[in-house]
This record gives sequence, C-alpha cells and structure tokens, in this order.
Amino acid sequence: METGAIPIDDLSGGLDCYLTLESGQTYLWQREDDAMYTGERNPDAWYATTIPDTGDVVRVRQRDGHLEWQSTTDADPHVRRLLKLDDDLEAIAADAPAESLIREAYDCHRGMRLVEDPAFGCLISFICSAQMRVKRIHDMVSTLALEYGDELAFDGETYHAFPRPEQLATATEAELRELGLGYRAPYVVRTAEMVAGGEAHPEEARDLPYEEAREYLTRFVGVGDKVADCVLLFALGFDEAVPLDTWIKSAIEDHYPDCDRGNYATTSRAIRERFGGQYAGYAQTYVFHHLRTGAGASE
DNA sequence: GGCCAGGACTCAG
DNA sequence: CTGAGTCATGGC
Repeated sequence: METGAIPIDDLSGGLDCYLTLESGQTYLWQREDDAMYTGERNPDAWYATTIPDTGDVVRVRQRDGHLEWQSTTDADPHVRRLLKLDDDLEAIAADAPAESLIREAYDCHRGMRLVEDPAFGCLISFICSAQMRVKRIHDMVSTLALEYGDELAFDGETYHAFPRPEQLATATEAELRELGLGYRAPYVVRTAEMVAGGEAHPEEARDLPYEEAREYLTRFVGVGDKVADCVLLFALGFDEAVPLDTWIKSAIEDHYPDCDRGNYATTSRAIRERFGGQYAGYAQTYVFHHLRTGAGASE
C-alpha cells in the first residue's frame, strides 16, 4: 500500500471532502460506511474510487488538517486531479458575482470544490440522473459497478470499478430494468454500445469550444442539453458550464427572471454571464447544493 | 395516493 | 423550432 497526506492549508480556498463528494457532482465514489448521500457526515470514513485505465484503487479521508490517501499506486496526482485540488478556489470565490444568492451559497459551503470524474462513468451517471434523487443515482451507479465492473482487490477488501464501455455494452435493456433503471435502461445500453463500438467518445468533446462540445455530447442516447452540461462541468474541465436542472430553473424564476429566454441555449448564455462567465459552473454548483439541501429555502 | 426527483424522447403543428 | 404526452421508480 502506498500512502500520502496533502496539507489542506496548502490548498487555496481549502477543502471540504464531504461537500465535494456528496453534493451531487459525482456518483463514482463509495463511502466506507456505505452511507453516501444520506445527508450525514462521517469524518472518520474513507471514500474510495477506482482509476479506469489502470485499475488502481484510491481511498481518501480528511482529518487533522490533511487529506490522507491510501492506494495501490502513487495516488497524489490522481487525487489532485479528481478533486481539482490545484484550482484556486479562494480566487474563484472572491471573483464570483456579488449576487446575494451566490455569495450566500459560497459563504455557507466553504471548501466545496468541483470534481473531475472519468468521462464515461460521468456520462452514464448523468444519463441515470434523469428524474432521480441523488441517493438513488448513487445506488444505480453502484449497482452497475457491482454487476458489470472489474473486481479489484486492495488491502484485503474488494472494490468494484465502474464498467468499461465494452463491459456495459454487454448488458441488455431487460437486465438494466431488472436493476431498477426504469426507462433509462435502453439509453445506458445504447450509449455504452456507441462508445464501445468507437462511434463516439465523450472525451472527443474536451477540446471543442464550449457550445460545440455540448452539442457533440447530445448525440449520445439519453443525453440532452442538461446532461451534456453536467458531463462538461464534472468530467471535461468546462468550468463555465451551467446545467439548467430543476433547482437552477427555479432559481432563475425566483432570482434572475430576466435570464429566462424561453429556450435552453439562450437562457444558458444569459445565466452563464450572470454567474460570472469563466467559472459560472462553480457558482452553479454552490447554488444548486445550497438550494437542494434546503439552506437557501427561505430566500 | 398524489407529487416529485440534477430530463429525454417522440411526434404533431 | 416549440409544446404536449410519455416514460419507471421509490420516498415522502
């Protein structure tokens, strides 16, 4: 086992591991106590995930002013990438718009960072996310890993990697319905087949201009503008992406009605500008979490 | 028991 | 391009 510890004080804007991993951005981590997305912290619990290409297992835990990690490999670069530890969060928060809702969200959830998920797992996760609560999305993604992913041994325990495209493409619609995916089942199978067959890959969107990248991702079955924005924001490094989900739409209605332009593309441009442009996705993620957890319910 | 959850698809106009 | 109808499932 390789281990390490990253001092939190070295990270601009700090880190809150719980907020980062349980704010509805990622469904590819598992909490050791099996209580992710229950709304309760457990400062002692490790979070584990796996690295797609190498099959390495990585565990992290935040304690005593450090982000501790344990892994099958030197996980320092993986941890820094997955939790975007090199983002200058202090500057991003300071430069965010002086809108009361945005400032309140940043102030209430200090240390929450964006994640950078592996693209395929993120894509499938958010296809599953349609009309689902975050806890159930996590359950569904965990089930896919259990049923179709590699078993990885580490430190005497068994971990389940999220399935590679060719593994998930072996699933049938009937099987996935049996696993509780509902009407998303054919979307997941067909998208996995598209990637496994080389027809398209979400990574292809990484180097495109933002709106072209979003358009590219909508070719996958079960992916509309909103899910595409989630993949751009949580996997492909587009910090300006603002997914227009039910919570953000209600925020637009209540706080930024002038940004409602009737369709996704133009409303997206307007709210992206209102949320600060380059790092609008950060502001979106804070506002989303603030509203969803009820902290901003009164206003 | 109706409503809702990080929506997308199909089809008509 | 836009609007209505449809689609599973579990928690409250």
